[in-house]
Amino acid sequence: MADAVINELVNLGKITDPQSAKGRLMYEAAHLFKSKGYERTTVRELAKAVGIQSGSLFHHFKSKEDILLGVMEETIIVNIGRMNKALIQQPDPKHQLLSLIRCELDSVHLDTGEAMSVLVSEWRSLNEANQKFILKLRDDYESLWFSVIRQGIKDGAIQHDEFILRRLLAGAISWSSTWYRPDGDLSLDELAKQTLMLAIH
Amino acid sequence: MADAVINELVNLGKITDPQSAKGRLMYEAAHLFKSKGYERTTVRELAKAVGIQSGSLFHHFKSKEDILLGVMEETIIVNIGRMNKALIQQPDPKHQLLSLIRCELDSVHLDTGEAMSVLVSEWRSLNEANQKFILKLRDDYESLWFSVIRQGIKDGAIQHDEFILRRLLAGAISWSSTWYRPDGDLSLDELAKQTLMLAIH
DNA sequence: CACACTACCAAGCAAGCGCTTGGTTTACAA
DNA sequence: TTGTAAACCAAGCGCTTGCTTGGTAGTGTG
Repeated sequence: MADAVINELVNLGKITDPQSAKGRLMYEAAHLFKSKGYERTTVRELAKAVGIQSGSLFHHFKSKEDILLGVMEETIIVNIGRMNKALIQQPDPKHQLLSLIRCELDSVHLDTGEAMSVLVSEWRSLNEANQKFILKLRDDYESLWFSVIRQGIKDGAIQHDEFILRRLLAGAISWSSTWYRPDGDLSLDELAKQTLMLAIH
Repeated sequence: MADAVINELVNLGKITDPQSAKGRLMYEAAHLFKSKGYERTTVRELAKAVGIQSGSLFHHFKSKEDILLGVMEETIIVNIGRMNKALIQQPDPKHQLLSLIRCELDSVHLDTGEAMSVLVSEWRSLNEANQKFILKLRDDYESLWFSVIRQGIKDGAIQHDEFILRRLLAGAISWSSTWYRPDGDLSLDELAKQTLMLAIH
């Protein structure tokens, strides 16, 4: 099985089956939105990538923005699931932080996780109501980070303000989508380690 | 005088006078590109912000992309000038790094520097030739960072790999455009200090 | 005064955009 | 076998986009 977390969430009905037509559409959308941006991706292009007519997209989604919204929503849900799983397996705060960093790096660089950098960069393309909706989901996501960082501060391992540190780390990690090459010399493990060094020396 | 570096560069003919019609146009463009993105900004909107007809824009620039290119080019030139000035005034590597961080933060958040976050986020909207042109300018900019970071490593104040550290810092700083509010409780000085703490404890 | 030049306007073109419509195919259950 | 719903196609509508065109007002120069 490719990904236990995804399978579980599909079975719970929380996300779309990646094997389904709609799921594959969202996968292609995430890929295109990441590589050339939401605005520059046309519905005709996306339809061609999926192998259908452009009009047929609107059988699955009521608008182009709705596709973006779906991609973002499911990405966050998957990532919350992955992070929760990683935290349970690792009790030490320092290693927990490393796990979160690694999870977020994965979500930016691996498989369907291309959607994560879409989430991060295509924010403004959503209307106000949709921004609020995604923001609510993001709060759940961020609270996982804060709980770990707070513990690090309590232990004396972290000297930063918790909010500022999280935001600086979020920037450092998401920005890696612009320069990191998975086929290069630098492994994601090594990058995660160096990123952890920003917070804990 | 508003900014000695800008005045000097204008006199050297390296950048457009911000007071001129073309200069004001670029200022408005930077503002709009930052707040709503390059693709979502229309020439009609930009023209309205400047107070002229949309067609008149093309008297000053041969295309919309040319406006973006101009904004990016001049932003880098101004920033190189500012960073050079700051480095000369400050011999200690640790304080030099703080100065560079502060310069980049300024360029992301202050005055015409809104263009910096455009530079960072609207990258993909340039065609290949223009991307190469801007990349060349960025190399000059980045080499200033590397010279300071290398000195920090030599002194033992920095443990990171120089390239990775610079990229992590670049992400942390540029990302601040998405969350930092100049009118909030956190000062840019304090943010610069906390950002420096990522590299040097 | 004539000339040239810059800065702009008013109008609109061609292309591309998101999206709609009406109809057809396919899958499966009753 | 018939009914129903999902998945998709073919065509194109209405609108917005970046940009062009032909002309004009204002300013300085010889």
